[in-house]
Amino acid sequence: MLKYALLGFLSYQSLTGYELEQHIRASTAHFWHARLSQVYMTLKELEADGLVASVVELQESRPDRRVYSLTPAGQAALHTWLAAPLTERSLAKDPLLLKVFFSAAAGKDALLRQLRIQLDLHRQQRTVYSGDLPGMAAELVASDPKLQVDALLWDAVRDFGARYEDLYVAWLEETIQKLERDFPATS
Amino acid sequence: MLKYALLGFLSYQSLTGYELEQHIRASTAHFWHARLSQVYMTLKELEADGLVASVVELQESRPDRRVYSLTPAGQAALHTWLAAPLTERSLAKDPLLLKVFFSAAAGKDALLRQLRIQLDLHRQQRTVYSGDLPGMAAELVASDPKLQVDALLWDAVRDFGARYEDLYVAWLEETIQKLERDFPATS
DNA sequence: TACGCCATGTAACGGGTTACATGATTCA
DNA sequence: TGAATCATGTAACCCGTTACATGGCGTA
Repeated sequence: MLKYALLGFLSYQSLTGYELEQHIRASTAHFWHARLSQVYMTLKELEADGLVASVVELQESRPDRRVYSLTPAGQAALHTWLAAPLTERSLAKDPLLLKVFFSAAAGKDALLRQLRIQLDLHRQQRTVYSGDLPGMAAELVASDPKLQVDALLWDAVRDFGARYEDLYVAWLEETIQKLERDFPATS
Repeated sequence: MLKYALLGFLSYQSLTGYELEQHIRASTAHFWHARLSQVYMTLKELEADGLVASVVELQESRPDRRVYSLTPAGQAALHTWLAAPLTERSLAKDPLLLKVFFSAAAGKDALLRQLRIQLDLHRQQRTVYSGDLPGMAAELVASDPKLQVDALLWDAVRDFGARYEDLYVAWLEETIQKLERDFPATS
């Protein structure tokens, strides 16, 4: 799956592994992420499959860069993937919810501590979406009007992320309240 | 992580691998799932680590069952895990959002087809939560009042799932409308 | 002086999926 | 007659994480 994310970014411009990881972190991280080491490995596999090609750019006073670009075969693979319909829901895995599910045995205090930490984290993440991300897309469109549709989709996906954090924050707040009221104090 | 889910279920009662998979499917599937084969493998590892123990029950006219139960060491491992606070957000991976992100090149029709399929799936999933799941928890509590707190948490987690599907459905509906309006027809 | 950024990678390991293999019973 | 349920497992593979290894430049 990461393969396609990389092909997707490379369909806009040629990039190094390092830059690809930064793009991921800046835009898709809330629904798809990867470690740098995995990005490098995956690029190597893509090149072995002929879907990308690389050129080394020598730099003085900085490490050399290996710049990857999409081959015609890569372009084709990307389009094939985009055209193939997903006929199932995406299945989520959330360690926090798993833990909460079994936390009756953990005791009231431990569970509430847990949830308050998460509340902090999700409140923080929510601000990421209200920041200048919408503006970033707008700028790109201004610089290249061909990207108008692309920006529309980037925005839609970013909006999903914002709503997801809203949901998470609201659920945590309400669950904390409910537990303060109804979870008997650990004796 | 699946390890702890299994320990968690076994802390209520002894179960076979087959039954454990059914429990997962019935209660935690929307935030943690596993294939049967993985359940069997993981149980074997847990037994090797001394966290569970198994007894074979011979059955006539049905395959024999291997029934697993929690050992004291398993109980301890579960409690240690429950007590350890999660200090990071759970990171999501959603293939649909990834695809949407890059779908400008896919064309209006292909994308809308895609989103409508997902809308069906998520509307269907939403009905799962409005079904008799809350009742199920209530019944268990009636049969054993000690499980009152447990049921409270099961309910909270189920509620998260319901809200998540609500969010997904709303986002899909609005995104489809937006695209019908603003995505120029593929020529 | 030490931390963060730029920039690349390898190796060991862990977790999870898919496919394969078996076989009786019950219900439509 | 064929599909679903009960019931167990193995083997190959794939994807991803963690830890290791290197090293110069800019800045606080």
